[in-house]
This record gives sequence, structure tokens and C-alpha cells, in this order.
Amino acid sequence: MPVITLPDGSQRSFDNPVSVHDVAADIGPGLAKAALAGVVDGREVDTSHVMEDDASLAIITDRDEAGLEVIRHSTAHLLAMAVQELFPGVQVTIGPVIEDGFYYDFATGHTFTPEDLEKIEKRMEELAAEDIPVSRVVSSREKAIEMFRNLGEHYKVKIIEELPEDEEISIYTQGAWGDLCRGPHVPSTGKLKAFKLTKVAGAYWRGDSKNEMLQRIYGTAWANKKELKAYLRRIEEAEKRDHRKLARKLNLFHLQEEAPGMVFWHPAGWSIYQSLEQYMREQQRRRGYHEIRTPQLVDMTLWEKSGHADKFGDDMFMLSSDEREFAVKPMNCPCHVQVFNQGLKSYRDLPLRLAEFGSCHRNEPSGSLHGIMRVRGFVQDDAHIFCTEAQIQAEVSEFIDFLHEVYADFGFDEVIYRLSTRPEKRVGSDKVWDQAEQALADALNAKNLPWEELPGEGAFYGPKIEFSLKDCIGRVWQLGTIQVDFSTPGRLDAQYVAEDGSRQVPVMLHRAILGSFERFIGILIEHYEGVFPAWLAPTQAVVMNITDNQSEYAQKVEESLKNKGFRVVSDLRNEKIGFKIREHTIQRVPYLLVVGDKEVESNTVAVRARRGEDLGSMDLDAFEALLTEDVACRGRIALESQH
RNA sequence: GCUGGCGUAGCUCAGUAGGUAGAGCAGCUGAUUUGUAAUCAGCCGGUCGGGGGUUCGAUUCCUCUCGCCAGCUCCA
Repeated sequence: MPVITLPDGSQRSFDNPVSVHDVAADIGPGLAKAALAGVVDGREVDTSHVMEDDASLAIITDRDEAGLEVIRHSTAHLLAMAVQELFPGVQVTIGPVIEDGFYYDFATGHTFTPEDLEKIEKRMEELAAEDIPVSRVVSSREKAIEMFRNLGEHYKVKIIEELPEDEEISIYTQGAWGDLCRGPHVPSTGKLKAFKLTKVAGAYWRGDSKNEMLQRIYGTAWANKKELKAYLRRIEEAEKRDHRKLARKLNLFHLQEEAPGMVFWHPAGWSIYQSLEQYMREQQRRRGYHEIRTPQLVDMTLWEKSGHADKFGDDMFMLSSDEREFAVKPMNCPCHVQVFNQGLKSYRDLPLRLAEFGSCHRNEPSGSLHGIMRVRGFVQDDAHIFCTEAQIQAEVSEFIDFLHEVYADFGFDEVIYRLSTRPEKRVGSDKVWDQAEQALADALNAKNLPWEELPGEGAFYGPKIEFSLKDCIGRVWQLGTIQVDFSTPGRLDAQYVAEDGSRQVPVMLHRAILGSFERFIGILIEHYEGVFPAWLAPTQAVVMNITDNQSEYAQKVEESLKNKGFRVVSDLRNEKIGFKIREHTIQRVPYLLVVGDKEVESNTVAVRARRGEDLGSMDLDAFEALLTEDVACRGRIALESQH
């Protein structure tokens, strides 16, 4: 006599054990049809799951986030079924749900081509149309292993063997095909109505590059065709924001074969870079940082002493001269310690914050290069804070405030926080790691920030907080970081005189807000879709004449604004005004100043903002005030967005 | 680094089932002096990423290599 409690608190009692589907049908035929799975006493189950006793139940449909996940997971199964039908001998491995879709990894000697994907997708559609029932069978570990071994599914056998002892082994079958899976799954393949295979790529078994490479097929799946179409359109739109495409259109920078992973900045791109650097310089100055500059080439002995040669030697650019070995610096920390080491430091000098716009070179794996987001030559807004253990948390806390203020100036609000903790290969005692990890966690918690832990992902010398943002198609890029380092200062002989006269080793905090100028600008380009706020725009205003009659006046306006420090050019070409407006609008210039006979007469400029609004005619003082105000609000709610 | 794909004028792209390549935009020249997203006409422009091979002949086939793209791995 189970009594089933629904999410709204209402209860239904049944004379006999009931399935999730039965309850849905009892509520209404529409719901019975829409039900994809259920949550019984907090556990996700299939619609066929039978409740013998009282239970709480929520029905999952495609309107729930959980329902979408079920759809995606079941679509991954459908993919595997189609692949195994079409390509006998292919082994299945894993097929999880990911953001917006799913993938499935296959072990096979065959290489899937884009044409194969079309065939597979077509077969999947046929299988979905057949509306094949999906059923769940619980099996003993031994029987399951035997079954998969007989099928030649060696990866599945490995997976089962490594499942925890008490884990229930369930197998989902649809038609003649089955797969080991925890579930839940849709009741039948007909529930899968909107999916598309998107790409095929290699992926290592268990994510380890020492293992063999499998073939991964990615797909996306949605509740209905309309959502699928909307998703595909969204991706298409997002790809237009790609920083590599926009950089070409806006003439910001380029990369070329002769210098892979290193940026050639053009005037417009360098203007943005300079605006950023000046801004960061000023912000750091106000927060008690001292800017320094250290060498590009440093003798290998220093990198050996710091431990970097041992861990990253293969990725360092080296050169020898006069029988000495040098490395192009891959990072600034050891150099900053050298500056700290000059002159005896007192506890009164701490915290000492040394900052450098430090140019670094790392021979990153060729396959990881990506536009200017991941490069081999880059400049960090790097700084190292030398402090006592007691000062760590306050410094970390202040740093996070600093970072938030900077990100807000660019209009970033969706920051991803991650705490990376001790890796297997590390230096320093567990006690010291405990302390450092706790200090970082405390700082995040004190600010109520949502964070995720990445176990084992810390640097070899200490744990770190990473601050990340997403690019236009959702890939996550780490920008800011703060890392606690109890090791490097000691290795490089840093010390200070404590209050009691003893010599102590300082703690070093590595930190960056932008991360690298290259990556940050890449993210900015995508974030703004090239529409930079007036603060950063390479050209803030273009003065254009209508006929030659006004060219002298236009040049006067240009000169006058330039003298006030604005980035202004004039366009005196013999072209129609509509043509000039089009060109500069495409170039995303914030303000277009049109001068014709009327403006010359009244000593004004006709102002057009880049979204197309006509701000009317005004005298130069008024326009300067407008531009000044726009620049001052930086990337926070820009003036023009109020129009 | 690994797997797969790609590499044709400045840009975006077409093309050649092996017989040295086209378009639009950009650029240049001329005409036009124009009021808020494209004025008209003419002209110039590549040896098809690089090396080697097969062939009477290769941009097209094979091979090596470099770079780019997607994913994986890595990221001090």
C-alpha cells in the first residue's frame, strides 16, 4: 500500500506497488507520455522503477535540467548502438554527458570520417524512429564480466572490475544492444527527438597521454528540434566573436609561421595593450606595489636552483654563449627573489610587493597553441608578495578585492573560482600544505565566493586559487591566480630579520590578475565582440567632412581633441558620408563626428554613436565632456548602453 | 606531444577526375564634392605552405616537413 508524496506535497496512495510511469499516468496521460525518469527519495531512477513502499517522487520531463541530462545520456547510448551496428568490432568505453551534449569514446582501428558521422547520425535517427524500449537489468559482477568478455568488450570488463565492491551492476538494453550503465535512461528511443553529431577527435583512454588513443565522437542533444536549432544558431553566432577573426577585421595583431605562438601587435592592438598596461600600472601603484624589471636571459644555474629546470626544462628555450648556458626566462619569480635578496630585509619591510610586466617564453606543446589565448611568448602582469605566514590571509583577501575591482572595470561578472590543492609531485611538508590550502580556502569563504576544489592540481611549490572566464564558445581560460609558495624563497636563500633578531625565510605569494596581456586581450575581444568601450578603443572618434570645404575645420577639430589626449583621426577622403560612416562603424569606432557647412558655421560637430544613435550637434567642449565621462566609466555600464 | 582535418590572390572562398587557376571584397588610377551603413568606370594582383618523388607534364597523386583548426594531454 505505497503512499507516494509528490513535490507539491500532495499524496497519492496505491493498492499495489507502482512504477514511476504508473504514478505519472495516474496524474495524467500527458505526464505519462512526457515522463523520462523519476527521482525517488532523492535517487534518480527509470520510469520503470517500482516503488513497493511509501516514497517521495518527482517526475522528470524534458523541461527539467535533469531530463535533458537523461536525454543526452541516452543519446550517447543511441550513438554507441548505431556505431556498433555499422562498424562491427568497435569496442565501447565510456559515454558521459557534458555541457550542451555528450560524447562517446570508441576503441577501434577504423578512423571515423565526417562522412561516417553522417551515416551514424542517420542510423541513430532510424533507431529513434523505431521507438525501441529501453530496459534495465541488474546483474552480478561475475555474470556481467563474463558477458562483456564474450562480447569482446575488454574496456567494459576493466571498468566493471574497477567499480567499488558494493556498486550495483546494471545493464541497459535496447533491442539487441546493451551497455553497462548506472542510468537512468529514457523509457524508449522514441524520446530522443533532437540531436546532432558535431565532431570526431582523438582522446586518451582514461585521459592519460601514456595510454592508447580512442576515438571520441561528440554530439549535442535537446528536448526538441527548436531548442537544437537555437543551440546551433547560438554556436554559429558565438563563432563570429572569435578573437582571431575579429583581430583580422580590426587589424589588431597577427601571427605567422616564422614565430609560432608569438604575437605581432599592430598599432590598433598595441593601443589596447598600452591602455591595459597603463591602467594596471596605476592600479598597482595605488595598492602598494613596486614595479621592477628583470632580465630576459638568465644563467641555467638559477633555474636549476629554483627547481624549474628539473620540472620544466624541456619547455624552456635555451641558448649558449661564451660557454655558458642561458634560458630565456619562462617566469619571473626567481628574478624577483634576486631583487628581494639585495640588501638585508627586515620584518618591517614586509609585506613587500614586487610587480613586473614580465615577458616570458615557454615552448608550449604545438597542439596547445590557440590564437593569442595560449602562446609561447607572453607578458604577465606578474607580482610577488614577500610576507610572513601571519600576513598570508590578509594579503590573499586584499588581492581578491583588487582582482574583483579590475574585472568589474572590464564588465566581467561571471568569474569561476577554483582552488587547486597538493599534487603528487611536490616539495614541502604536509603541515605546510595544510596551512597554505586552509589560508586560501578561508579567504574564499570569508568573501562567500562559490569555489570548486581541483585536487592534485596545485603547483609543485604550493596550492593556488585560479580565477577563470569563458571564451565565446564556452571554453574556460584561466586568467588570474594567486599561489602560496613556502618553497622557492628558501631554495633561493631569501630571508629577513624578524622582530627577535633571528633570520627567517619569507613566504612568497605569486599573483596575477590579467594573467597574460595576450590571453586577457583575447578574452576582451570576444567579450566585447570587438566593440571596445571608449576607454580601450584604439580610435575613440573619427572626424569626417562632407566635402572638401570643411577639411580645414575637420583637421582643427582633430588637433584640438588630440591635444586633450584623445585618440582621434580625421577622414578627409573624397567619399560620400554614408561610405565613411559604414567603414568606421564596421571598425567599431565609438564616436563619429560629422562636419558639414552647418557645423563649420555654428562651430559644432554632429555626433553619431557607434550603435547608430544620433546625439545631435554640440560644440567641442560638450563632446569632450561626453567622451571624458564615457572613458571614465571604463567597461562598467557604458554610456552608450543607456541609449 | 597525440588523433583527425585543413593550407589556392591582402581577405573570404570557388576550381582543376594530372595539361601552369577564377569570383567578390580590398588595393591602384580616373571621374564624381556628395548630410549619417557601400558612387561609377578601368586596371593591377597568385605559380596554388615548403622540400623530395612518380609522370612527357603536378596546384591536383605519393612522401617528408612546417603552420593552422578541432579535440585529447600539458600549462611553473
